[in-house]
Amino acid sequence: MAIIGVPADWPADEAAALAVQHALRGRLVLDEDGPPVGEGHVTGLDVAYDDARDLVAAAAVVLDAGTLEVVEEATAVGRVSFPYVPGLLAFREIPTVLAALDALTADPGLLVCDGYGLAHPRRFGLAGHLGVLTGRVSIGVAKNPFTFSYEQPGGERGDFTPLLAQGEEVGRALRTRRGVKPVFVSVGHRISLANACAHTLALTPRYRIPETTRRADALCRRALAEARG
DNA sequence: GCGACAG
DNA sequence: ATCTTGTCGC
Repeated sequence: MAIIGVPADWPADEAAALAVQHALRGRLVLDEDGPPVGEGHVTGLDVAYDDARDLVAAAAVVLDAGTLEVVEEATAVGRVSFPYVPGLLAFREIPTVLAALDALTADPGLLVCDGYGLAHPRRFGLAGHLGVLTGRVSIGVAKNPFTFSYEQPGGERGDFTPLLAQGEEVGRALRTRRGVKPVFVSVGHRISLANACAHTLALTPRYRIPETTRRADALCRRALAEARG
């Protein structure tokens, strides 16, 4: 598989990335409800790295939203486009993720990202960024609370508490499995927080992490291993 | 100034 | 994210 390069116009440093983030942030749509749960497609996106070899592999896995069966898979391998900087994760993942999305023939439907959307220092995390660039509905489901604060939600699946940034609800700590650490859901683009959580619950009938992310995680690791040779 | 900090 | 074996438990 061909290795895609870093886009010519990609931000070269933090200052440039912050400027792009600021410009794109204005295109975020936060007043839509998003698609109903269980209909159409849901697409999981994830990335794996080999910094030593300057490689990044991305996977996009399209699932039937009703049955959670795999409809289509696609991968892309690229060059690392940015170092990991908290708050600028999108610049590290997006070029390769977009290439994987472009390789799909099926309608991706709702994009489920491994990270944050609105829950971000400047309210524009990976999910929002990807949503704006593609025009698609997106949500972010992260495994860690980043810098935000939250109270421990109740122990039952579906229980949640607000994820707070200076008192503002930027997402939710959502319990997807009883007695297991919650996941951290935030809105990406064109969807409400309540609906983002409803989708997350529909994607976690068995494990803490959404089926979309689990599948994409396994696939991008495989793609990276193949790229290594 | 120092530490924390999605993946 | 990644470096990494076995192991306890359902």
